[in-house]
Amino acid sequence: MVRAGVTEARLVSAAAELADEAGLVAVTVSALARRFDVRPASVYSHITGLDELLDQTALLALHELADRAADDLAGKSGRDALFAFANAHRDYARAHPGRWQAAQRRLSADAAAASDGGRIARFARAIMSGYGLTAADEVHGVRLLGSAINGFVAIEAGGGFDHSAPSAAESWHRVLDAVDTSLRNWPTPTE
Amino acid sequence: MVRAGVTEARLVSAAAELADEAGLVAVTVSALARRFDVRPASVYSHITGLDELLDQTALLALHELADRAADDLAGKSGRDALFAFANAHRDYARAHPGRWQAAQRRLSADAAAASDGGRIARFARAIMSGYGLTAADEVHGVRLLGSAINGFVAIEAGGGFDHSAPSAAESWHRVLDAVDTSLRNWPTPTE
DNA sequence: TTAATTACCTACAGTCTATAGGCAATCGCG
DNA sequence: CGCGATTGCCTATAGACTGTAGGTAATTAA
Repeated sequence: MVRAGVTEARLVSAAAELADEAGLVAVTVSALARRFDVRPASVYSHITGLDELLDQTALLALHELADRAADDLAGKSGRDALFAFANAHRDYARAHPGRWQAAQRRLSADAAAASDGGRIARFARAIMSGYGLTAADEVHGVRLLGSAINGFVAIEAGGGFDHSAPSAAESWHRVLDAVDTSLRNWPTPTE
Repeated sequence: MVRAGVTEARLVSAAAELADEAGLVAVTVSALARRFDVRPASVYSHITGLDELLDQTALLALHELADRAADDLAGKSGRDALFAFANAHRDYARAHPGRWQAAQRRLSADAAAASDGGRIARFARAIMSGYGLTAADEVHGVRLLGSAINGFVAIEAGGGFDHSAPSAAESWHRVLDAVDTSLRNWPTPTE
């Protein structure tokens, strides 16, 4: 009997591939078992359950995304950094839609703490420092940027821009310009 | 034998309630059958399948959301309209998380055309006209607003703001201020 | 080389979607 | 009012999924 060589790491990586190919919903224990030519029950020797495996896939995605953002941000600040950071996100989501979906999972508090989400948040914070916001306003700026990126990418992935001109790519650029504008003219709170 | 009185409309409305109570994933044919005290197979006499039922639920949500936005927008323009429109979305998502989730479903082209999504888009467009953007820029403004709203609401719903100060409510206000600022200082395209 | 561990197995229980075919309650027509 | 057509719900069944229990064979370590 030749062993299939299933490990948790290989399962997570297969889950990520499968998610990118066929969507997160296609990632099932059964599908992974088929991919490794093994019975579903055998998969449970390596993971505690599907949920935990998907959490691991989310962590993988956040790690890869943080790495790419770090690369793209190197040596940049201000508007350049803003665009690089945002593009790293959109590019990753387009190249790895299933991983991106996984990264949207609501993680437990400790899973979130152990993830690279904090690293990504620090990048965003560093970008804000180039705009001269107060420390208190930086977090709002981070949230504006995060909302714009996540919202745009989600709508684009959902085909929301498909049936109206102009192209999503063009709007993406203009949306980032708008975010840059608001950061450079950061409004004081209204009452 | 007393009849349970299952109809498609009642199923859709039960699906919406169930989604709000327990999440969209909890909406199953079996769960609905239990709620109507009927066998799962009987549900299929009224719907073609789960997918179509969830699509109907999405249409319901979009319709309700458009109605609320219309109410809240009445008589407003400019910044007031922007805030009313955005708040209508966030309030609806918070009050009806399952319906909101359903509304994020990728709809078929004709389902999308038959939905109230177009009505909502026209509201957004009307708001832009208060900012004096060119017709070509209005669509980018609509997409900025849509991205910010959807992104913020998604992150908030996913608990992304839970473990850092300040409150999501405060940032929401500041994010909308920022969007308003960028619309009032709408940047011309870079290169 | 044998004992412990690990990788995978079969078998099973319980959940879900969906279809086929049947009986009975109700509706509509003469 | 009565009878046929329709419709509402049924049982039975198939196939996919998650997850558990308990067993056997392959590998590793003493």
